[in-house]
Amino acid sequence: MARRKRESAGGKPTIFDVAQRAGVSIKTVSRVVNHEDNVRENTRERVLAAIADLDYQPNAAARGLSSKRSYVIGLIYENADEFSYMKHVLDGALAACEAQGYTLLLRPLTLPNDELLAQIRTFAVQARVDGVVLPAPIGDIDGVVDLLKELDVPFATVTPRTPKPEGINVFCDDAQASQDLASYLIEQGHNRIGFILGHPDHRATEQRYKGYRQALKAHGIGYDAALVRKGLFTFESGQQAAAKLLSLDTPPTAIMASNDDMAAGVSFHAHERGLDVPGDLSVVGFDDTPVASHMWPPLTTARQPISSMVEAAVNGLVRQLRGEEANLSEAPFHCEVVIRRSTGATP
Amino acid sequence: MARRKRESAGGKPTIFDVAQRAGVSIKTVSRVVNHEDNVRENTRERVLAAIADLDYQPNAAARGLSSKRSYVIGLIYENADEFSYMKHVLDGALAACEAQGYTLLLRPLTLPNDELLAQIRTFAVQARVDGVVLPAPIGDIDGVVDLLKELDVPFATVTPRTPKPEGINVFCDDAQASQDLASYLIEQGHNRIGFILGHPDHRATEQRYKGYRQALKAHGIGYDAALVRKGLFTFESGQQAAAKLLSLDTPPTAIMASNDDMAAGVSFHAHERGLDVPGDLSVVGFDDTPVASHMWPPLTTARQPISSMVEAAVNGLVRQLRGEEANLSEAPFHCEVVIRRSTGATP
DNA sequence: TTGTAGGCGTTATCAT
DNA sequence: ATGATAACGCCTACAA
Repeated sequence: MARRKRESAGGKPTIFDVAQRAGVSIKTVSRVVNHEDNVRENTRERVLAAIADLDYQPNAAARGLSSKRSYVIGLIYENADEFSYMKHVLDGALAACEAQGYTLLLRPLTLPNDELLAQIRTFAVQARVDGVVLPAPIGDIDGVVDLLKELDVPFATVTPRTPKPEGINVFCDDAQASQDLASYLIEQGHNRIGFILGHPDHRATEQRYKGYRQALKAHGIGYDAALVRKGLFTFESGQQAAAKLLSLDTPPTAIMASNDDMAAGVSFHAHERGLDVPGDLSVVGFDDTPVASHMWPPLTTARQPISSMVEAAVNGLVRQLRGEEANLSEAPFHCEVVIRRSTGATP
Repeated sequence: MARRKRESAGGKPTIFDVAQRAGVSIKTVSRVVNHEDNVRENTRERVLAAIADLDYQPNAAARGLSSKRSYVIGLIYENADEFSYMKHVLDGALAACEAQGYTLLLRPLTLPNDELLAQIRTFAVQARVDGVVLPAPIGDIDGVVDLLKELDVPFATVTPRTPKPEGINVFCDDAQASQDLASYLIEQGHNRIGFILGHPDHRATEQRYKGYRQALKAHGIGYDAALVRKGLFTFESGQQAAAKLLSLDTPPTAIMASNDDMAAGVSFHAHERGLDVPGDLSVVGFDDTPVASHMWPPLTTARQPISSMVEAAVNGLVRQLRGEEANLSEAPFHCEVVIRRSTGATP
């Protein structure tokens, strides 16, 4: 006995209802819904009309069960207190997923974390994601990319390019922006510029440092290792580094921090010390997080197009999942320098 | 001809594999997996052992297709620039969903928004979510709750309790915390305390204002309408309100803002004006966002247990979906007051 | 270009 | 307490 074709039973319309209404088979409806070829334009329109009439929505569960794909993309991220970077990541990922018909599944992780790889393995396997996006610093961590390759889970990283890029990678010109910021300070007359490195596990840390060195070199300023301090991208590490730098016999007249949080720490420490910013000390950050524009004085910094980068990553991933060319531009995304009062601008 | 039982074919183990291994029928496995009754303890253990051996994970798509439930909970939120509140919401929602075996689906919305109800309707229907969580201010908006009731989509709100509570509602003692903050200022010797209201569409706005009024009353300080200004929870609105308040003939010696962003705006404006905080002006915020501890001087504020509240909301929702009693405590969650330097503390 | 048959892995129904 | 079997709605073959 033939399968019942689910006469309009009051529930949500199914592919059978659409097929019946359009006078075609369910396969044809399926073709239209999935943008497959081999459907006459005329037929396609009839089907689309039926879909619109019935307000038909494909059932994701049925589709997933049959196709063995989940239409879910996983987003693995570091769940740090400072979340403004992740907010932009989320915005970009959600926008791209929505546009592509995918669902985003979040997987926050705490760093540092000895069980990181095990957790990622569990997530990638149990959640049955079709692919995974790895924003910095997750994609920077040793073994993560290798693990996903081993598990055969497609992935896209958003982080400065590695020497031997694997899979889909989206990145921006951190180093250039950093060089621009340093050059700006030099042009303001500074020649003793402190630099606070970021967390060593973030690849951006090297890039931003590189830009600083390049600016010094381009302007013929000698490098002084005493002016470079380690940091961890946290407010507190910025405070501590500033304390060291400002205690030097010849303290710097400007400090570049590798991100805004540390720059806020620098500014905070300068205030505690009774110094005026920018009168006694210019301060520069990186990322243009909300604190940069809300602190006093507001912070000169650089803005990455994070949302766009993540969107590009998701789009590339989805194209790959569809068997198309990932087709990513090889050029880095561009960072924008934002000049504010912490370096003397008086808007 | 009987359906093939999917001999271990190399793919992921299915319920048939587990049944075979445990020597029971698939229905029994299903019972164990879903914590149903009518399974002998002995049998249950055999099944659990088989599940562990095979590392079996139920297929969500198949389960969803069959049960007509999606095991997805939607989170509808305002996608504002200031995201620290939402970060805690996310943390709580993800934790609860993970614990309950649900998936979280995000739906950011932009406010204000004329198409809000239409967007929510589309989301609730198309996404086939089993239930929806509405953190403030979404649950505060007229018609949202009514719409979900009309659509018959279970929901939980996280926002100050309404006079006639509907569905699941989780809230905290904003008003009490606000009163505590104001009392603290009064005890510090302030008797002209400016107050900046929050966005009128947030129910918390009333609560925080109420606490301010109560503190004045409790200390026998007369109410002066000139000391109360409207705000929108934004940094800029805080700046503007501060400008008005500090231009009064007899300006306040302390300003309470209904959130940290506005308080940051107040502090910022005070600096622009050459005033010392807290020397010339004490400043108080609400929410204990990251900026509160990173700005100079750090901000006295109050901290809501947002993650816990959202966790409770999701847990209540899931219990309702399971047909159990929502079983929510009727007591509000407690806010903690955090004293910092912006009101004269010198830690 | 279009259609038919057969599963995908689970839950639900109704026996036993 | 346990099991056989029919949906669930769609996609992937393979036909026509």
